[in-house]
Amino acid sequence: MFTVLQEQILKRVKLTKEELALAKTFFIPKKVRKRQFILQEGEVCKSLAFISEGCLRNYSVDDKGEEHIIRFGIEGWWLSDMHSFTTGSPSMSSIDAIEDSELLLLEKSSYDKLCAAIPKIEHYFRILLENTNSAAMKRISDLISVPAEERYLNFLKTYPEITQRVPQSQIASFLGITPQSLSRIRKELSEKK
Amino acid sequence: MFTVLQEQILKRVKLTKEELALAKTFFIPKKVRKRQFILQEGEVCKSLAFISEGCLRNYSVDDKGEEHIIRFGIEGWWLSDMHSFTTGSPSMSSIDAIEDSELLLLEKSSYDKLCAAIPKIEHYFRILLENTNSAAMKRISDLISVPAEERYLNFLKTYPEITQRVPQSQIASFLGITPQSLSRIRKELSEKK
DNA sequence: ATTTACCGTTAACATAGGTTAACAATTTTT
DNA sequence: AAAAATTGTTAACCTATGTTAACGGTAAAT
Repeated sequence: MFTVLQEQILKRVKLTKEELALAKTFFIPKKVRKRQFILQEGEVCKSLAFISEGCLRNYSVDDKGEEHIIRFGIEGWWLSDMHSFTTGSPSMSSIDAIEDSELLLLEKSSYDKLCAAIPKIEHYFRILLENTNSAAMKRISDLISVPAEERYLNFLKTYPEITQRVPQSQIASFLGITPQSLSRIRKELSEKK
Repeated sequence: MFTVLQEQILKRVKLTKEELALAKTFFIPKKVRKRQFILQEGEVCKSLAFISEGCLRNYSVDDKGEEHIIRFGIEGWWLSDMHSFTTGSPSMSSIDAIEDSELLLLEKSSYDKLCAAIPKIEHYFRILLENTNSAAMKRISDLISVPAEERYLNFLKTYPEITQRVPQSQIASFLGITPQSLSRIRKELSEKK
């Protein structure tokens, strides 16, 4: 249950057995079924979700009822509505499971206590946030400067595994286009080969 | 020179006078003129830049030579190419000054040492990165789900000060549209009043 | 003072992607 | 096993934004 989490943490910081044992006590395991919510829009996001197994999505719903995928998450990744989580304000987005999943939840107070109790964990999260930040800036850069076809190709290259596990319509949404447009792009790409 | 930095840090963590004095020694002051580079594409980003005074921009240049503004930065903000900074790889973007500016540069080795030397500084950066992350996710959400006109209105509301200090063409680029499109949007908005 | 560069707007035309609707295959539910 | 839902594709038509070019006002440089 903690194998993946332990691997991820030890990738970035060296913890003693005692620190690892202590860290694990801050997490709450949770299994969710496909389509089950972890967070619903309007609720306060109380936990960071670490994904031991499965696949989640973070999305918003616009005025017309359209869903817009902000992030996917697979094994080894963390997902939350960071704004709601850090400020305690109602969340503007939702999180649910694309597959049956096993999560380790870290509530805000536990998160803060864990970082205070083990400085290397604070370090781990700083490094993690730096990386998440880099990826976000790269995504923003792509969204403002490259056409949908190229964004799709970048997605295939960067996240081949997610491509296999997630419906095309969800990928289209993540890319900021409609499923029909993605279909059109895929057709054009296959004709170019 | 350190006033703004000190304010920003003390907003998030309580440091003793000794810790503050020590922290300051890690920074390198630098003045830059309008249009002067802080980082050029292809170089390794060696420092985080804290903006004491002035305005910077982080941008990429596409195959056609078009500039795409990824981020602006004004007083109290940090700017870098985070991917290059953390990995030591050549940067995919550039940073230069939109106005004459005064910066405090924190080199990677100093950054790591400072965080190690003063745990509250590591805490400060974790919190800062959480906030930067939230803003990035909000921006991504907007880019994939709302039309340019609404993105512009959100920009005006969120960054009124930047609006006053930066040319319309730069704002258009930040929004992922052309200057002509922004002009068209502005005209339509003024006709709606 | 004059010239050059920058900034912002505007219009005509083009295009990437959106919308709508229909269809077929596959998967899920009953 | 059958029905319902999901997934993905396709086509005709529409729209938000891109492209190109021109123009005028202001600021900066000479």
